[in-house]
Amino acid sequence: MDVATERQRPDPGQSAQALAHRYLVDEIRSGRLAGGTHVVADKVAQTLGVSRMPVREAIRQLASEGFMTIRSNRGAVVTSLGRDEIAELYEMRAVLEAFAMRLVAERIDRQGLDEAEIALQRLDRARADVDWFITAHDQFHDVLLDYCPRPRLVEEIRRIRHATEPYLRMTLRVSSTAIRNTTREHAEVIEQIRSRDPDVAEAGMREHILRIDVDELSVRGSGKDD
Amino acid sequence: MDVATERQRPDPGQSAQALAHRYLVDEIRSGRLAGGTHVVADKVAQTLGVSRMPVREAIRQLASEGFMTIRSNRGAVVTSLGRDEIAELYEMRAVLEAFAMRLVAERIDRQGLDEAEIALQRLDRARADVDWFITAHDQFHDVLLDYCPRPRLVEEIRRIRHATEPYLRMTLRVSSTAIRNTTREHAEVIEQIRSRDPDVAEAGMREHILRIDVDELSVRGSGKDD
DNA sequence: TCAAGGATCATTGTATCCAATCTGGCCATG
DNA sequence: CATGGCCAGATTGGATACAATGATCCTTGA
Repeated sequence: MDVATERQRPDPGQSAQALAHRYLVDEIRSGRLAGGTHVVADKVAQTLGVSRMPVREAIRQLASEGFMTIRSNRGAVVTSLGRDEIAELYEMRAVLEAFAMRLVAERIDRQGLDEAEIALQRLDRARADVDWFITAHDQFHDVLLDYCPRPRLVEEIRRIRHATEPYLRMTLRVSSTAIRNTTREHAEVIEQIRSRDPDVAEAGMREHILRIDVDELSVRGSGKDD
Repeated sequence: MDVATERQRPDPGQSAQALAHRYLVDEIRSGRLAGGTHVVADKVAQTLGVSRMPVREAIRQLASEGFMTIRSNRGAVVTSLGRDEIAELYEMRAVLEAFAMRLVAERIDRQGLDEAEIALQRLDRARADVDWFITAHDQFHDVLLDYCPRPRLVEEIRRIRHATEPYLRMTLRVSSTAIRNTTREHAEVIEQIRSRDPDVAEAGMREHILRIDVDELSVRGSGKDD
């Protein structure tokens, strides 16, 4: 119980498939792997120093998470979302996260509201840098979701948020419209939750998420298929 | 050309992994593979006459779809949901499918409403047999979802419905409470959609799905882990 | 010049093989 | 009699090997 704590394994406590999964999610979310890119399992395998098999499994998992699309016998491509698909994902997130806020409004305490305010300030200060902004924005929503007692619901909301992240990232790089009213809008969300009225909280978050201008998000979303 | 080789046909148009996936989904949804059952990849592989690899991939995919749970180095078990998890899934489906009905109410035409009425009659006639009932019930909801112009949303709703199917099936076998008011409740759903009022349609479907008695559903849901 | 057809190559899908890990039972020891 | 370590079988995770499919490009004939 003293010596065996750390092994000599190349990936401590991390299976090869988990490594590949995290690596690919990271690449896709960050935009380094653009939508439509053909992902060759062997290349990824060599990059990570593992064999093709765990990469294949990771790709399959990514496919059922919506990040990639598998075409039979013709490999996997990074899912490239068109305008309508982005809109649909935002709509789904709006519905789910709004419902989550209904539950949050009933549970959140003083400390939670304070955390949200702090996250809001961080978000305000992060408006200049895209990466920083996205991180802060995720944190803001996550702070509230921490008070939602529905783990699967929260997981699904995060999954959708991550799936749309590359498009948000692209947009923020060329247009700051979306950032302009951010602070006020998120402050409204806090206020609506503070009201403790479930209907207000749900309606508020739904509107907040749907307020996104999808046409801006989808500027480069489609038409770039391999 | 027959007995010597058991694997004669390459399953035209069907990859081994897709075969394994469909097989396992079928086993799980039907309840033949009970929650908590330890699924050994090699056994499944031999049953299907393929190797262990495509089965592994199918299992991995099933895991990210929620049907199975993978424990590192200790294999995969059929996901066994407890009362709270079942309730959460029903809640999520309620929220999503209710929103879908909002869109359906705005789009459905005379023909769609007629189809729903027919499905309702089928549902009524199917109340005696569990399998028949579940099929008819799925069909009823699917008829309405056909008029929802959001493919991913519909897919997610179906996924959740399938994930909870074994528990519904178990319940229906021992208790007919859930079946008793089915016809009236589903008739109400149709009426609410017929009103063409999105708010009414959404609120109606939410209530319809949440009206399920989760405690009945979870009778044998947990505690059976191997 | 250009289109059709086939050879070649890259990549995927599947099978088999090996190492690492877990499980359970057996035996020694206190 | 209880406890703990150790060995054996079973099972998983991963790597390599092989077959099959699709893509590419080059030849060849009009």
